[in-house]
Amino acid sequence: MNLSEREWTVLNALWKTNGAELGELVTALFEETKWNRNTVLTYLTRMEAKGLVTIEKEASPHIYRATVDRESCRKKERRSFLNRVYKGSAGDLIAAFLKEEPISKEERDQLRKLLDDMEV
Amino acid sequence: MNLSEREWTVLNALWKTNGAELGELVTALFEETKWNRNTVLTYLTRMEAKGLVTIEKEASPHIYRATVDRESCRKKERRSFLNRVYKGSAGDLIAAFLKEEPISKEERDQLRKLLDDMEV
DNA sequence: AAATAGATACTACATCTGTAGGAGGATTGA
DNA sequence: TCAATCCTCCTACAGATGTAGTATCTATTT
Repeated sequence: MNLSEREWTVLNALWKTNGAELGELVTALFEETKWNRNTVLTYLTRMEAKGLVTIEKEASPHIYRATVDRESCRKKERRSFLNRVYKGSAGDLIAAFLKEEPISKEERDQLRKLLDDMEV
Repeated sequence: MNLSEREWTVLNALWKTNGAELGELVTALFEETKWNRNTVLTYLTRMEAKGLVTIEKEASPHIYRATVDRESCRKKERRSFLNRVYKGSAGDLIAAFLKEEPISKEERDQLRKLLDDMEV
C-alpha cells in the first residue's frame, strides 16, 4: 500500500529519532501539524497494525519506531509518482523539477556528473 | 485536494480525448483497469461534483471532459511529492530519479542544457 | 494523600475511496 | 415490434482516513 500524506508526516518524524516516546513525537509534530495527542497515538497504532511501526510495550512510556526504511518508501513513492503523473517518462519529470525548483550550484554540478557518468 | 490514483487514471484517459462518451471511456480504460462500466460512471459523477470533470448533459449520450488541465495537476502533484517525500530537497529528488530511471541520450543532452542555462 | 500531568486503550464518527448492483429509459438491429 | 444493448440514475457497502473524546492507569508534585 502507498503511504498516506499523514503517514509520511509521522514517518518523517520517526526517522529523525531512533525510537521516541509519544510525548516527544507529539511535540515534534505539533509545530507542523497541530495534531492532538490522541490523533498522533491513533496514527501510531494504526501504523503498527500495518507493520509500519513497532511499539516497544515493555518500556514505559512505550517506545515507537519506524520499521520501514526511508529509502525504500521513497523508492515506492517515486515509482508511483512517475507512473501516475508522468506515465513513466522520467525525462519529462526531471525536466519539470529542474525548471521549477531552485537548485544550488553544487547540486547542479553533481547532477551534471551523474549525467556524464551515463555517457559510457 | 490531491487527486487519487484512480482520478489520475480517469483524467489521463480524458486528456487524450476532447470530450468522450461513456462507452469510449469504458473501452479505453478497460484494458488498463478492468473496471466495470458503473465504476467508471461513478468516478465521473464524483469527479464532476469535485469540479474535475464536466458532463455535457444536453448531448446523448452525455459527453465527459476534464475541466482541469494536465500541467497544473502535475504541478500540484510535484509540489506535494517534493515536500512529502523529499522535504523540499529537489536536488536529492532529481538525483534519485536520474540514478534509477533510464534516460535517453537526447534527454540527457536536454537536461544538461537546462542545467547549463542556470549557470548565468 | 490528593491533585495534576502523561500515557494508553477504546470508541466514535464523518468523509473519501473503491467497486459495483439494480431499475428504468433510449436506441437499434433483426 | 421485441429483444439485446447502452446509458444514466440511484443505492449500497466495506475499508481507509482524518480527527478526536472518554475513561483509566500511573507517575509525580505539592
